[in-house]
Amino acid sequence: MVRVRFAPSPTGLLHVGNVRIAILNYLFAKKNKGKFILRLDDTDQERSTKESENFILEDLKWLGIQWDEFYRQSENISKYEIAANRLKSCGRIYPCYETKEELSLKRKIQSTKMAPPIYDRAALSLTEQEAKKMEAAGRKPYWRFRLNDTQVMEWTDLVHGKISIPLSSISDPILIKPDGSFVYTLASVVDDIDMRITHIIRGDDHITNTAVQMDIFQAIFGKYPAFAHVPLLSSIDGIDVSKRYRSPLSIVNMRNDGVEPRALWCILATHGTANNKDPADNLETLMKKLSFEKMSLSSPKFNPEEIKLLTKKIIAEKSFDDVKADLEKLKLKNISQKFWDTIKGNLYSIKDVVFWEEILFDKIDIIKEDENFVNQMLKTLQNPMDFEQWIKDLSQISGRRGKNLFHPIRIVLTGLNNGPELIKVVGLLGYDGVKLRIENNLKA
RNA sequence: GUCCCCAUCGUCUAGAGGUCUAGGACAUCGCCCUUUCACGGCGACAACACGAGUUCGAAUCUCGUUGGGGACGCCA
Repeated sequence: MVRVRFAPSPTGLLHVGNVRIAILNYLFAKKNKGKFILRLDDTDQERSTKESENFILEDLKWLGIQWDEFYRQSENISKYEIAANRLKSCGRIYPCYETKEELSLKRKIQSTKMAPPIYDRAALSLTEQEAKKMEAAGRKPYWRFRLNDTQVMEWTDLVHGKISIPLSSISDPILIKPDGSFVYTLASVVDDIDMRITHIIRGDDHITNTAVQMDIFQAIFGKYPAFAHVPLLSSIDGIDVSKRYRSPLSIVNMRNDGVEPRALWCILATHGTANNKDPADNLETLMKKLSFEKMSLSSPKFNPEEIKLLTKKIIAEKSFDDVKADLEKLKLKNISQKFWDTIKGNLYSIKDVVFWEEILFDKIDIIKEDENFVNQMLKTLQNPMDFEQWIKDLSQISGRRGKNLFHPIRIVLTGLNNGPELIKVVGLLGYDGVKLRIENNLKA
């Protein structure tokens, strides 16, 4: 049974990068008829916030990602204690006393010496007396995992294929902080074992972590799950894809901007693959298309404009019934089937409805048109009006055809260069509306 | 600096030694359709980072260079 987890830390907002990983995990679980587990990695009590947690849950619900199981790391601390004790008893973790300043100094020296920036394990050779002295001086120990530094960690990554990293090139990771709290590196492994995770699907930025965590997996469990490291989205035009706060690419932002969740699914599930981004794709087709093996290995540049474009296409396909509920939320007065059918092809976001409601029912920016022509518009106007007839008459009297004929009408009636089909616009404005706008244009 | 990963049109990519005058999709531009916006149809533009090697033959294999991304936290 496939079991995967999405494990965000509630220290900021979800963004396209995060959510892409969530979607990939979800799709993989569904494809294999497995379980999708949501786990909030909130071991860092100082940074984790309830507010951020709420945003994450709402974002996932908005996307339609349903989790089969839910956990918080802050509720699993007793399990980490058991694991830590086991590691202590077999000597795989050891106490250290260096301060952050001392460590950063060591790193600086190593850097100038061109030596690898690795903890020198000085604490390992501390005598019991020296350790006691430290503690007497008020220093509290924190604990490092002793990596098996003779080993070269090797695994067959679902995306990359063979990856190998010598553990000798990595620092012994700190697992327990001086206050006794546990660091993600340990907590995550313990939970993944406890939750019987079969596949860890995460970003490329975790590759080094994986080497470390595999060693920890081995130490406490004897085996480890399969890994898929997905190349990170890279930015285009200097927009930081993974900025945690106030990112223009945060999901909260997109929700508020009226982005279609399905646009996000189509793009994020297929970006970095040979699959085309098709607005018609649903969960089923995306599931079928998913293949880690076929995923490209270089980090794809991500262009947020694509979201807008796909959103537009998806909205244009929607029926009035599909959007009724969304439209009601916007609290507009003039919502009707006719109105929707008129404007639906011109929306980049469902919120653009507000704009078109104003244009079609309220007021426009008047752009002065050729007075002679506008007078002809008024003269040929009949009540009750017949659009086709009106255009015919107007064409005859003015000698205009095609764009020359329609564009000025569009300008007079909407104040815009483009928009919905004019026959529909006129249908909504009615005789009085059309007449009023023509007169206003003459007055201006 | 140390370690890891990567390199084909503007963007996402196909391509596993000859079928590549390098294919598709999005974007852009043009034409057609519609006496208008859009949709749709057709078409155009546009790429193998560089240098050596291996080979009869290299986008494809090897090495190097350059360039990009990531990791190196008492974050996750």
